[in-house]
Amino acid sequence: MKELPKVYEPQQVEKQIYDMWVKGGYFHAEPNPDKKPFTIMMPPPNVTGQLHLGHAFDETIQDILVRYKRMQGFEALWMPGYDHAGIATQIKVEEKLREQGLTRFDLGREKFLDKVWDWKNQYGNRIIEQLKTLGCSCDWDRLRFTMDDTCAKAVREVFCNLYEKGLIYKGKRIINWCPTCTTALSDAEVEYEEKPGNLWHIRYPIKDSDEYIVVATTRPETMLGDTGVAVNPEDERFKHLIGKTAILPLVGRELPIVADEYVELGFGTGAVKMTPCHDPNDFEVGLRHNLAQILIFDGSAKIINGGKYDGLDRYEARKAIVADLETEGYLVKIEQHGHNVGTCYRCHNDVEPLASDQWFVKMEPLAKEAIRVVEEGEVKFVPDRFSKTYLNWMNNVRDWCISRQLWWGHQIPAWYCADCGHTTVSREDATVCEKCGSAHIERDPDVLDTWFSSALWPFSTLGWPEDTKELDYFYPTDVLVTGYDIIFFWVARMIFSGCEQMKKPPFHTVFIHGIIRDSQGRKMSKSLGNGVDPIEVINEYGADALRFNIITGNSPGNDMRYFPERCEAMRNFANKLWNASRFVMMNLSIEKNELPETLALEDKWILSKFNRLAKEVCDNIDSYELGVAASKIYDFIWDDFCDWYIELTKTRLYGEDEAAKLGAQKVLLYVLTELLKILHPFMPYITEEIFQALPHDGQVIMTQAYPAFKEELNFPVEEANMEMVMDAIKAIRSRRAEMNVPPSKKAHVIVVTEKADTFNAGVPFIIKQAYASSVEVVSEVPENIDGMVGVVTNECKMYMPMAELVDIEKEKERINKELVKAQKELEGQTKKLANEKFLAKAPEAVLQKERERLARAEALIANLEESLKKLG
RNA sequence: GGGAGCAUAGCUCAGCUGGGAGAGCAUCUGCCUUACAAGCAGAGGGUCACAGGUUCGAGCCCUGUUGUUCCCACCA
Repeated sequence: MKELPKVYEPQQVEKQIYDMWVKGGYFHAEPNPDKKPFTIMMPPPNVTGQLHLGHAFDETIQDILVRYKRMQGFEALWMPGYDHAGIATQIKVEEKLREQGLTRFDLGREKFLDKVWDWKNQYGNRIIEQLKTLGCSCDWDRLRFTMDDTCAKAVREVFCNLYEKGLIYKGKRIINWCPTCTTALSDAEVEYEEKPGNLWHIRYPIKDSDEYIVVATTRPETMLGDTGVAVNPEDERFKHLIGKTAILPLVGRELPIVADEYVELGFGTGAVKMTPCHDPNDFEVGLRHNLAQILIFDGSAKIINGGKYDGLDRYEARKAIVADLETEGYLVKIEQHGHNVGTCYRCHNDVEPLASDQWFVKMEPLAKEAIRVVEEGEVKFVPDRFSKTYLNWMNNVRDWCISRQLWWGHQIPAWYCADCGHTTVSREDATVCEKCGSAHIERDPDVLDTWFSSALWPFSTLGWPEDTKELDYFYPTDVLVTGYDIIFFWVARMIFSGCEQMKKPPFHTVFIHGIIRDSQGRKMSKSLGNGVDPIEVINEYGADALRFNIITGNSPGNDMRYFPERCEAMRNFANKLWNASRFVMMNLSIEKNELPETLALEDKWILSKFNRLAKEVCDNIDSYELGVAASKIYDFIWDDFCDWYIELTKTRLYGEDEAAKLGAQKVLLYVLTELLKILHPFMPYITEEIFQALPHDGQVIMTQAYPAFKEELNFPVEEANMEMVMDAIKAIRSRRAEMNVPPSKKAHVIVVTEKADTFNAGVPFIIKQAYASSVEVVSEVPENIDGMVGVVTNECKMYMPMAELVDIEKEKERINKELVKAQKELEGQTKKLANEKFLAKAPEAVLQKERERLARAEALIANLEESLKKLG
């Protein structure tokens, strides 16, 4: 047994403990027919990312679940990995190039990709190392990357598979274009922000007439792409104009005036300019009425096909066009009008809707099964309300734009034939056109949406499309843990991908958590500079304290605020456990962890209480109430074990009875060890460190059996008896504190009770914990108790000769106050028990309780009145 | 426009299927009691947002109101 320092210093132990675990191979999982599998796929963090508190939260939850299941005897696999994060990573490398005055085009695709791989190799390990400091028990032997060969093969297989089924197609649609990242985005990648704006009313003259029609727009610059004007067919104001032609101001283009239901009566001017290439609705209307398509933005949102405005960026163009409209008298009025603007979720610049040729996944057939598995409970969301979020999205999902105009990512396996125009989609790199055999083919330069590869994560990491033993054993996985912010990006896509490719959903439970905000409730962000670096927190307080901080005090699915002070409290808790362990070790003369043959009252009390704790904690974890489980363990260790049980054992440990001394040691060691085990998933480091210092079986705590309810350690009677004595002790302490009696001033205590046996067994505790000089247990109130201080609990009355310390007036006041309270209680109980409906309908157990309360109140009142009488 | 969350002690939050309002921090009082002052013992502090309803009984269930946060859709 090694000597433990007085204060727990996590910095000294965490690294060594982690290395020991890794060296021992305890994180590794293998298909094992003798065990049931339990699998969690880690949401792969961005390869160039750094650990933030959100990760810490997410990973801590997963680590708790995995460690718990591992201790329960499951073959527990926590599959780690990282994501190539197409846009994010490419932007970073491009930024670096820009510092050298270069763009990716200067290097060319191949050299640029070399640079990105260099970057990945340089920074990819950083977040992995950070995950390790947090204590994550991932199977690092299986570390995967969304761009590695296995994943690439899976991506290729799925793409071809869906293409062959007609579920992937290429087509011209309005997509979201980020002019800064110069790529298409999916709908999910657009974040809408409410921004102030205007509604410009513009007069469009009618050809060969003095009339004009006024349109309203929030984007006047898009008029350069107008190819029509639409009105509602029922709108009396414009019926006579349908079929006529309007003239586009500044440009002079002729615009057919068409009737379409899409135009809402009563909004704006009732007439809408149609810009088919830059608005999804206009695009649809344009198709219905054969309107021309004129693209007016290039990839950087600079004007093209716009005559004299060519080359201006979209904001400059707006100013110029509004000014010109004004000058030429076309501007009728400007109205203030706030509206939602779509922004890129990566760079937060405004996205530009524009018509473009892109690859899409046809969602409707895939969504059908993905909806069914959730509706029928094959996949459950925790908390359940998120299944509504999911279903709502899935029911309205539109086709998924999966092509990105980037270089970093999985390049689309499609080759275009220059001779016959055929598209060859192939699992192997194509060299000739599959239709005409021409070698004049060129590969699509675009790559796939990063989330396309993440969607396959639950099976691609296990070796799919190969038929591996891992896939067979670990798929489907069990629980997916993630924040509500990526349900659409990732969870939804994993579910339909798993259903489609594997014919089984990828997991049975999706455990959704909230996000961690700063102490003022704001989102943590780089721009606010309010982020908290978990590594710094770990360095200061230890990983265990950080883990405990973020796992307690929040409920599933809800956001939480981060307070550094709470880390301090949790560090104090770790230190408390540390010192309790030191105490146990200092008093230990045994080398084997076993319970003694005879158990004392207090032993049975703590064992019985622990037994219930074990049951409750397992129940809580099984229902994903990790915070509740953690705080129950916290309370038990601090209150029951440290503040009570350890104190209670001191009478035996410091006594003369060798057998009793040994008994106390054994129970202390046993309970402490069980507490370490039950706490281990939450605070892995300190529990392992202490476990190693204690006499123990097995190599490490992390593979010990998790505590469970044991019938033979269930002692409800002794538990209740012990608590009677504890109540008595608490009552005396409270009275003494009120009278400001220092612990050094001991007093004789007379206990009047019908439970003499119980209280006799408790005498040593009353002496030590309630500062008694001696204790006398009797069944009748003695004659000469005048001038003594009385204390009442549910099971006994106690008297102490300390009347000289009492301020009579203050005491009267106190008793009167208590009397009022008791009488109120009595009144309430009497009324309750006189209620016939209550008597008829409430369950017997409740009635019993209420009757006891009534009796107690009566007894208390009698006592208080008696005391009051004595005071005169 | 649709949907969801939240509203409980000074602060931040728990409170699981309805049965005597809890924790951490903060405050106050007393203790260096041989594991721990990062500690021990005690105390104060709440109309559980508001208004109705269901029930013998509501912080919890139902309806509505207010405030607040978020998600989705989107009207040019």
